[in-house]
Amino acid sequence: MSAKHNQIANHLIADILEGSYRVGERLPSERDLAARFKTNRGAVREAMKTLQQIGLADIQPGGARVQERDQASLDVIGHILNRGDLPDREVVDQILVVINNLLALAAEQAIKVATDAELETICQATRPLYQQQLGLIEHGLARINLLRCVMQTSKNLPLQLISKSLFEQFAPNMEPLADYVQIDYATYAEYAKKLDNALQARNAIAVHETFEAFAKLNRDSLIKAYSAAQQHLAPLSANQPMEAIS
Amino acid sequence: MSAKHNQIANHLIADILEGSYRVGERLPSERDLAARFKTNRGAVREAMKTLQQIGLADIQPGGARVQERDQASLDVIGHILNRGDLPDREVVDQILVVINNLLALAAEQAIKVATDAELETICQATRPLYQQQLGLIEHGLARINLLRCVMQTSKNLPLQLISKSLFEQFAPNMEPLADYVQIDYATYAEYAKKLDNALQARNAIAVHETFEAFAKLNRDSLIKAYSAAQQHLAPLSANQPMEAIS
DNA sequence: TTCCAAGTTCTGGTCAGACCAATTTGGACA
DNA sequence: TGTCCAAATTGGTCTGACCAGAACTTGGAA
Repeated sequence: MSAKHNQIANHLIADILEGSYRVGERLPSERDLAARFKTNRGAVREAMKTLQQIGLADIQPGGARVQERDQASLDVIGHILNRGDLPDREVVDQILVVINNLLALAAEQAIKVATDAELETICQATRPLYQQQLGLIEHGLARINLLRCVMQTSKNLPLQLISKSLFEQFAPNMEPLADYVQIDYATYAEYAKKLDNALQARNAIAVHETFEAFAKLNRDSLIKAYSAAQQHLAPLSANQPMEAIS
Repeated sequence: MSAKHNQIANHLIADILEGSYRVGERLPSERDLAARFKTNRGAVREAMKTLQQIGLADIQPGGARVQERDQASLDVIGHILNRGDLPDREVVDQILVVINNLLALAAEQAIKVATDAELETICQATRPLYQQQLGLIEHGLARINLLRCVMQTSKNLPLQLISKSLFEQFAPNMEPLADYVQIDYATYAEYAKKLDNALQARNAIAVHETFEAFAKLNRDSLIKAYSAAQQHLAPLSANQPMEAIS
């Protein structure tokens, strides 16, 4: 499906994150990799450039070396989450902490700088969450839309870019958990209404508290989803003890 | 100095940020650009890949198109700050808001998860700021070291990556302002001591307040620096009314 | 035996030219 | 006027070659 250089890049990224290469160790040369993957050097070269962009490899004349994970770019997150049957729970927790914090900050900024009309667009985004009966998917979309509105209204470019990057790497990798997520619609509705009121009153403290409450809700939901998913996957992994070999 | 494809990329990035190309508009073809910059297509191609990575261009078979700035990657920030004599003040302000918020979050996390020994390493990083007489440069390094320590001790990978990326784009572009920055060493020392105590007591609220105070200090310092810099640059721009033409 | 310097090999960086597949474009046709 | 098809254009891929600098090997000097 995807281009050859992407396959190579993903393979190498997986290898590095797996620990197949020690930090600081030299990766095989582009010519070696080209032979190993039975392709031309150009494709390997493009793959290596991807690795460098992600920050997992430091390419220099003389050889490419593996870099520390915490020296990488924010773009590694997606690849880290992508490993294994379920995304790494600890990293997911950390992302939730960060996203929630950024969201609260964005709301704080929005209250500070937005016009009444702009604030109203956020409030409108809260309404579906407590005025309508939403399905699982619609509820998710409404939440995402609320997030998007808050970020946009904050008018803080770095904040927008960080949230976008983080979210775009986060969301698709939560797919394996989606089937196990139970949403507490009632509590969500309650908080959404509180948020609506707090925003209209430009009450920064109340808004902040509401986002804290949302965060706790999401966190609990996630914990339950992990438990459910792990129970379902445990017997499966007994029938399929080995990963796909090819 | 830098490679040819980097020159091309920087040129194109500057053009796009300058507004020479409208959003959605098609960029010249790789072959056109190659002819225009008097180089081969490979170099242009690498440059275009950089643009795509930064998120300023959407490259597809049929043509590359300019993307919205807020659809870009976090890596645009550095390029945005790089334009003009002084970095864009509004964006700098926004970055300070975000960095300070992330720093406070990191400290909060550190208090929550770190061992006493780990917390102590942060405290040690605060000491030079109030126990020693530091020069301008040493003071800056000490502040950076404190930031690094807090981030590391938070043990939150996304948080570390975001801060690193943001800071690495931010710091070098503040260079033009460096000569105009006045540091209030006494107040810094006072806050640093408070931070030290608050950390040792694991008093999250006090820590948060201290970081707020630091933020205010940095913000004031920056405002003054901008004023001073603009006064110095104003007469210069009268002698050099036009930007470099070539 | 140790250490350093010169030479060789290997590495990534760059370049040129060609072909392919998808898109875009423009004109012919209904 | 609208539709459709073919030609031109675009990015994507591949090949093969050469270069400058890094890394390694080897030999000799201390």
